[in-house]
Amino acid sequence: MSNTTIKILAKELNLSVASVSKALRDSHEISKETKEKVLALAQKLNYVPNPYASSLRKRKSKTIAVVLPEVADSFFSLAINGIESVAQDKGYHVLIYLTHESFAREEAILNEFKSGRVDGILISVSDETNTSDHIKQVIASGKPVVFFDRVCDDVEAAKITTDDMESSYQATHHLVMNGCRKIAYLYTSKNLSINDKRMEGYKKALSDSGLKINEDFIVLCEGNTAGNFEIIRNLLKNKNRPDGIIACVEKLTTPIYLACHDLKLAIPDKIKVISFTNLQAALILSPPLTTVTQPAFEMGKTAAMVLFKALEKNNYNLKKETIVIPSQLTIRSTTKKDLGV
Amino acid sequence: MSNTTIKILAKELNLSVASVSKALRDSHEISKETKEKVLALAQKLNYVPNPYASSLRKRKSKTIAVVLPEVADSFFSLAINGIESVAQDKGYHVLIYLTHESFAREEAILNEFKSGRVDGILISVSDETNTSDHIKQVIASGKPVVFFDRVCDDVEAAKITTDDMESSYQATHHLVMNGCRKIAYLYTSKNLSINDKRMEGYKKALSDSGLKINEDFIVLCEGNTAGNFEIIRNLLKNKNRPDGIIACVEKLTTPIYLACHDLKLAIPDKIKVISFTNLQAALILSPPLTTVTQPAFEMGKTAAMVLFKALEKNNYNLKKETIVIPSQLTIRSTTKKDLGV
DNA sequence: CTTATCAGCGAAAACGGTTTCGTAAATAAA
DNA sequence: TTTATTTACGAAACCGTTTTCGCTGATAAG
Repeated sequence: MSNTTIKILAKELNLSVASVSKALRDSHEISKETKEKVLALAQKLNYVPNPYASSLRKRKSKTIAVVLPEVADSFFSLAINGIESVAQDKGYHVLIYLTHESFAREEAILNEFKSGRVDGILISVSDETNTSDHIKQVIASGKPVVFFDRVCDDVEAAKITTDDMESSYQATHHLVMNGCRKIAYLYTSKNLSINDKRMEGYKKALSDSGLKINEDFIVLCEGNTAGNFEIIRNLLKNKNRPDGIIACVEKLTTPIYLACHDLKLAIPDKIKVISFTNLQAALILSPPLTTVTQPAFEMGKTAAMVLFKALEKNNYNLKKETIVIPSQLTIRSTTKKDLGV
Repeated sequence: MSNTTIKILAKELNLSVASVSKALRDSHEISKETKEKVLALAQKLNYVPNPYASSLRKRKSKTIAVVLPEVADSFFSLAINGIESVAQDKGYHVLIYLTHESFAREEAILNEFKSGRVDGILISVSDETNTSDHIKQVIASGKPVVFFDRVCDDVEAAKITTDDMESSYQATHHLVMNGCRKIAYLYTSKNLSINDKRMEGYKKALSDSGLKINEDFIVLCEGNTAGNFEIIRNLLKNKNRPDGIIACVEKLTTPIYLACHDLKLAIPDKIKVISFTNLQAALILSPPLTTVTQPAFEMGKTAAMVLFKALEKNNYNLKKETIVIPSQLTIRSTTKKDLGV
């Protein structure tokens, strides 16, 4: 119950609150002896400064916000670890907000940030987000914003992404090199720029290989595994089915495996699979999954570091910084070349 | 940049700050017309109240803390979703802190909570935690604390757990029923009560089945997958190797599969495996993994709900509440009974 | 010896809300 | 008409800290 305040310390020591405050902040205006006395009593009474009083006065909250679609995905789990590690290092606190892929929520959350609650924002936008006024407003209110992974192209702010286009190109190319001619591309959102880029890489790789793009093989999936299972199953039970699949979202992996198993389509003999995922379990799947893994932890970490650069210096024009951290294609059994074609 | 304050609204409307404040909070002391005027201007100037000023005066932060070991695990990812969903519902903000399994960090983090930064705490303790003074002090300072999953037995507070003992008993029993006689138990921490309970269930199931407990089969693993691979490999390459494994932590799954594969030990023919995990990918592993899945989302959600019950009423003695949400044993191929023994 | 400098501290004004209490006018009760 | 009550608002204290500025006494410089 004992909420020790500076006032209490001051009274106890026959000092003014001003002096106590300065002593605690190790000001040169205070003599060594008084500082020691103050520190000792603070220790003894277990004094913990009220952060909100301090924030109010200093107009700094020592807090950042992380707004994410969800933490279901292993990408965001790892990203949070990266972010938190540097925040804790810098003595900052991190507020977490989930949009659940809803633009309305994202808007409401961002609107709050115009107050002084946070000093800066790390955001990966929802897949419903196709306008960005809410973000621009926050930036206009003076808060630095750093995008990571899912960005808004039309907002001028720091952006930490991975090489979505290139890695998708490589993945597609890898399938082509291993014999695929009819490659399907599975995705879950029309809005995300990240998706545009991956699809662009996919299409470009096909074109560069002289393969034509079949729009029937570009299929939009949805939220739940059961529904996706049906969608994928329908795609694969077709006579003219694809001989390769690229899943650009982690959660599509399970329904793909299930659908192939259900249809008795052997991976990789009948169909080859690549998934964008950070699941460690990829290498113990049956068969082990060829993956494009994003540098999730690194992305979170550098996003946070860029944000802190903006927070620590008053040099706000650092904000146009754009960092691309490459993803990695890890080749395993699901894309193994057929020996006897 | 425009940080609209109540003072600005007041001046603009020729009202006192008191009246504006009351109007915004829809006080009965203010006439309908003035309220409308105030609301309109607030809207127009995009007024967002400063939360810290409000927190300072009201001595409420509308913020809770969630302190976790890590979010690497899918359990905690799901739990965060559960927590955040109810917090957002109640209009609360959630600060997230990771201890990285370090007691020192946990202590430092908890110590901060004696200030008014948060109104309540949700915690799953680090595996180094074997004293609980830091938690008791926070409770003594008047903040409600709710444990979830990993609890401190000697602290009087609300606790949301799963039936670790029973589910472990069932898992072990399931292995016994399917023919295992030499069952190994793999764990990663000596301290956690959650682990004691799981081990207790394991031992009890063995005893009840008339099997003797072999201490060599109770093996302590560590943090990284590579090291665990070696440990498990050593266990399994033994002449007198186990014919069943229970992994009480998700991250042990991968090294188990790898070690078995490396030693060409067929699962489930040569060795059967059960893992405590929430990985959705369990059903597409090779072979599909029998799991004990914890109700992660539910646990997070009810932990938050219990906390809010304490926050909303002044009835603090609700705090001795203990809720156990059962885990689920999902039987898949890794424990399939041998047909021809 | 006089004046500038400096070390060490305190008074008080912020920061932006909330809340208590008082008060004037309007209305209702007597 | 007088008194009581209600309505609608304002003044000011307050939450706990930070920060500016001023003050005193001591020391250094001239």
